[in-house]
Amino acid sequence: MTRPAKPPTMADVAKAAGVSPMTVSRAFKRDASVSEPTRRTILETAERLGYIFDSMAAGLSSRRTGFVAVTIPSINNANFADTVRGLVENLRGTGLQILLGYTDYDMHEEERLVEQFLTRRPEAMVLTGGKHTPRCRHLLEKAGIPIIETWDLPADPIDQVVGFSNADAGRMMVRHFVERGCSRLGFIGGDTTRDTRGLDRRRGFVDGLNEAGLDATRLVAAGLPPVSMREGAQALRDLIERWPDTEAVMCVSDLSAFGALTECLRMGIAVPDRLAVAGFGAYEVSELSVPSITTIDVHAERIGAETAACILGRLDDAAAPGIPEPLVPRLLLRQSTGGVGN
Amino acid sequence: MTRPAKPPTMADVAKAAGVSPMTVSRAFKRDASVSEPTRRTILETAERLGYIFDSMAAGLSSRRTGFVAVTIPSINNANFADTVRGLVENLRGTGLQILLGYTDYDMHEEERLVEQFLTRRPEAMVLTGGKHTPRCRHLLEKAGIPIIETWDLPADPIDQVVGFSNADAGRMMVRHFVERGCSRLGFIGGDTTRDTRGLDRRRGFVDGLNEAGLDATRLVAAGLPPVSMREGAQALRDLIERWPDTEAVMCVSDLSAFGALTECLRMGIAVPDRLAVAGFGAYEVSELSVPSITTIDVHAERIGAETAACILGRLDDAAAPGIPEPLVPRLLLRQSTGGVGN
DNA sequence: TTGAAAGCGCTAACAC
DNA sequence: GTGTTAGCGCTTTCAA
Repeated sequence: MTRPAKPPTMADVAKAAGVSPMTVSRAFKRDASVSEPTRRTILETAERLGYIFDSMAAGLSSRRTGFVAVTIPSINNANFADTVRGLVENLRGTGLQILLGYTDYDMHEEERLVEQFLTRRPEAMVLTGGKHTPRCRHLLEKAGIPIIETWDLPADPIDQVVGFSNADAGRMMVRHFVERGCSRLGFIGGDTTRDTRGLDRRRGFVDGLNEAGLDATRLVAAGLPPVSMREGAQALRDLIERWPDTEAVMCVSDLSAFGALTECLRMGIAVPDRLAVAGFGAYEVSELSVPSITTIDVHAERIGAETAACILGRLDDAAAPGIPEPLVPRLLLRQSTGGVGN
Repeated sequence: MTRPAKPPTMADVAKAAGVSPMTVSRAFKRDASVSEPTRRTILETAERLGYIFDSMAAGLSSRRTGFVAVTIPSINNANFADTVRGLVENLRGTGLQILLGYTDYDMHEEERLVEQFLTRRPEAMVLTGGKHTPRCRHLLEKAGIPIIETWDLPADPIDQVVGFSNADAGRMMVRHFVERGCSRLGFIGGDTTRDTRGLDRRRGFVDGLNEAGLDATRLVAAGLPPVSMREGAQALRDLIERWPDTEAVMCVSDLSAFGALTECLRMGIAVPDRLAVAGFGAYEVSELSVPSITTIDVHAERIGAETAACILGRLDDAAAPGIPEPLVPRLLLRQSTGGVGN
């Protein structure tokens, strides 16, 4: 950590290379028109001087910061991580860089984050979910950049949406349980207004029950998000204590489903024979677990990939947005609800 | 997404509020000396005009960007996520913002990322691990900012270190197995040079075996990082096929340990009676799994917290670094190696 | 293909 | 407590 007198600037490189700063600037761009020998000289000089390009100054001048701001509810969630990976991978080589922040499933934290991000002048903004504080929504609407809401299908989108119906996922699971011959169905998680996607799944589940004429009261609150394995285990105890004859339960995510499943093992409840257990999100643990856990794959990485495509489309050509098709969640039948094989 | 003619700048706010731009600038700082009425007027005017502070321009001028660049090997790893969380939580309210990137366990990707991050003029840089390409190291050394290497104890640190000995963790587990009466011990994972921390754990494990005069050949490569549950399951099959009489196995992480454990269940291998299984990292799954998995807690979140403390200390006062004490990994005894209880 | 001039939006440093 | 001046390091724009 040697602090040299003063880090060299473009002007220093220009002087050392015997050209104007403008030529140096061009040499650092891909397409700019600089003769090949000149460019080489400049890049060599820059390297020799230890010059480091200043993106911040460049952004101030060009009004292109190269930032894409992204908010996710939790940094410790494989689903959102997959989405971010899909995004990053598809933005690679475009000069666009992610500015990542997490909201802890809190709209007010999201607002704070969005406001902070906007001061960085991002070129686009990606949000998880479609529920925001009024002020946050207002800020986003007048930000003048592409806004992409993901992981949801908001009734009144701000701009573009790359998502799927969480309610459909809940309904899909009811159908699966009913086909399997279960009629006393429970749901774990999704009780608070913080995790609106979890709430939507539960809503769809309840709707499905009502449509099938089944009891829709076996709903267990699993605490504040993030609802994980521990909460799933506790919630299963609550469920069984309250409604011992429950035949099947959907959990708001595979993590809580795994917790519930392990609690069944500890309590001596046979899965799926006495109780079928399903999750959501196609986490790795649902596949490896013994028994393996029936779940719903929401193509988390594809959400990221399509979001990247949206952004690139909009930045290249500020044309009409065009809402992409909603993604369709897919049921993965596994042992925990009577599926065969592994 | 309405794009107004031109977003207002500080000068616009100044004009509208009847003060100079400098006063507006001060009104947006915490400590600056502005009279309370003036400040209120200015903030109200700013809000009314929809003014958004430009951190990039501010950074260019003040040479304080407020960025802390952080590289982690994988974005989908609860351990690193915990470290990032510890970092973010302890940086909150300081005006410092994380610039997060992941390297995919690849030094060259790390170099690319570091170079890209440096163009953003971060005020500090946090790295996972202590192994870098020569060029990367060179860039970091002359960056003139605090550099913190984490999750490791490099022999030749660049600047500051917040880490622990991965080798000790491996040795610690050998000791545990030996105390439990096992002598035919295997290790899964950590074979490639990509995950140097995993390699160090294996090295410590092998050293421990040699010190105890035990066979140190039962090492199974689990493929390229990230080594997760699937790889752990496959590796366990390989291990048992090759050395059927193995009594205990340490896995490079809890994820591979869980995969190995579930494979034991599928293969009808009793854990821990016929084979003891241990992991590393204190992931949630190791606690909930049935049987629960013996592991090593490395205080991932504390690594982040202490890193934040380092950074704040250095930025406030560019005094001598002072290497913090290494953290001490802690063994969590669970059922999978004969621990009692849950 | 290259250069000169003029700023991008903000703040340091100094006045008053 | 507030204003003035002069940049921060780069790119836009226009000219050569």
